[in-house]
Amino acid sequence: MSEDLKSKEIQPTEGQEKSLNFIEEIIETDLASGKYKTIITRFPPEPNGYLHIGHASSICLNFGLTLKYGGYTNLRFDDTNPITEETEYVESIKEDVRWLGFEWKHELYASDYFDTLYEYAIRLINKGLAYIDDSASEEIAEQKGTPTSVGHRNQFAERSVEENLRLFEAMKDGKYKDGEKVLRAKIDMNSPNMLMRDPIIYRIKHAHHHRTGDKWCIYPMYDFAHGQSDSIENITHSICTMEFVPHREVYDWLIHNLEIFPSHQYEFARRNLSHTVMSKRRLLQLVNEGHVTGWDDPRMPTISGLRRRGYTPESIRDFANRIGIAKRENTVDVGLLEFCAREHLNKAALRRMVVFDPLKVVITNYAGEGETLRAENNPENPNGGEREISFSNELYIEHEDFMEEPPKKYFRLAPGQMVRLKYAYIIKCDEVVKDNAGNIVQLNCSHFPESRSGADTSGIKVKGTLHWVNAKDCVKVQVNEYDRLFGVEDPSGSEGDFRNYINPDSLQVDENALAEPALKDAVINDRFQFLRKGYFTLEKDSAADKLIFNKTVGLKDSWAKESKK
RNA sequence: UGACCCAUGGUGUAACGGUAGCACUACUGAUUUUGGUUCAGUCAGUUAAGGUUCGAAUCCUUAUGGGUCAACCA
Repeated sequence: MSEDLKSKEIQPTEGQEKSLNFIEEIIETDLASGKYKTIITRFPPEPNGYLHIGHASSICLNFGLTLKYGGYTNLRFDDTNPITEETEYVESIKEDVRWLGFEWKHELYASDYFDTLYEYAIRLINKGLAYIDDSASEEIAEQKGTPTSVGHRNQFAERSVEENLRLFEAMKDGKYKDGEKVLRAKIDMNSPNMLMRDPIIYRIKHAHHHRTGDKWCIYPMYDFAHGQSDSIENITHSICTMEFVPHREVYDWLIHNLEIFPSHQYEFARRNLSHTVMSKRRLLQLVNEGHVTGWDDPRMPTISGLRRRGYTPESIRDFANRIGIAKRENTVDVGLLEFCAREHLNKAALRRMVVFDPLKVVITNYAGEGETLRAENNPENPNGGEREISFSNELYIEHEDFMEEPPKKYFRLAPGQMVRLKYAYIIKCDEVVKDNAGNIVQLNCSHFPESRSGADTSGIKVKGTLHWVNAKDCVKVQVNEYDRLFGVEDPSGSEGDFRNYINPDSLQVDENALAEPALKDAVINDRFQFLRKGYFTLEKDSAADKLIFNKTVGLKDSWAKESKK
């Protein structure tokens, strides 16, 4: 990563007092009361998919809290289901967290605690608080009742401690087939909370686990693993999303009856982003059905996708801070994410000139062989330095920067109209050259020698400044312009299938763009602002003889709005 | 016809019984060798009805709206 990008954290609220979110308030209360001396949080992904922008929010929250209040954050993989979890995901998750700029204290796995968890289960059985149930899955579901009617226990709940102990051990020893028996906590079949109706806490799965291999054929359920893992790690504030609110009762019950360290669970509403989908199922569908090229397709809301798209960790952290956390349903406009990208990139990105749809310009009164001009790398950064660019009598400008019959307020080139070429001269369009089909193929212009940038004595004032490249040394590059993947705000909540709302123009490839030669030196993670176009980064599949750039986000374009009026 | 969670401008988030604020968006204008940036400004909000109180976005009740819960998923 270049030096420019290692800028300090963006402080949107610098100089003001930022009010606390509800979790920070809880933490400050706990710290003030002496309940805890130090704060420990955890980020607990299940390694069965790639992380997305919603996870980024959670990561920033959990790590941000311990950075702010002291303490540390663990990375704990919630790997209690061997069927769906893979090492590949573990690696991508670690890469994403690191890329976002956070360091975990311990890399842990729920599977690290399988022995302890097994002991905990025995502890529960000994207290008469857990039993082996031989019922089939459907029977158990049926006996649980419904949200509006209570459940009832079956005869297996009456088994003795000794029998339960013996059966549980047999379960562990692989004496039974998948689904033949389960271990259930004995809580309350009349509870209005379905999760309290004797939840299953251990099930049989003769499956290979990505870490413990074939050591176990019984695996704890989420409810019997998560809270205990928190407790084992002395997590003080266990933060999760709102759908786990009903689980808190189980979480607390288990901690209380196991008599272990009392971690506490706090819930916030997951952040939804407009114009995209976030569920693992839908994301997977997009990948599998080829609507995108992979999990890291630049149009995906995954962290790897955003990274490939050119988003910086700083911009994503800034985004997470700005949207904050709360308990209510929300849909954050993707426009805010884009704003955060521009905000950082404006300060960090090197300015370069690239013409996407070239139109040849010949400077008819330019006599010399050519000359070298100075161009600043970033007007927002005084230390950004300059580069040299070459000028000659043959240039290319953007086709859309010329109109034969311009509307009012069109500040660009038109017959008889003058514009400045950025870092160079003011030119005037004298003649339009067309081919037989009537297409404009060339502009003959004259320049004003005394109007050179930095030494302008011409006194001419122009309204427009254009980017351009020198025909003599420009390089052909490919540009991938990405737009929102979905045309509607909430594809999942809209009528019919979410795939109906896929934006057919979410990717526009331009293989014939012309770039100034400095771009030949671009490397991965470089960020550029292509003047008047937007922010771009080098695509990972780019090669020396075929440079490819991905558009991160466009510049604000008030002319686009104006011209639509 | 249950339980639980939630409700502040278009969006996100503050105000902790005492002036409804901030950011994004949108719109004006100024500056500008990027129609970018920057700067100044404008529009715009407490779901509803009762109650408590000198005073309610905040506390209470009810209604309404939204979300979650009946996986051997997490």
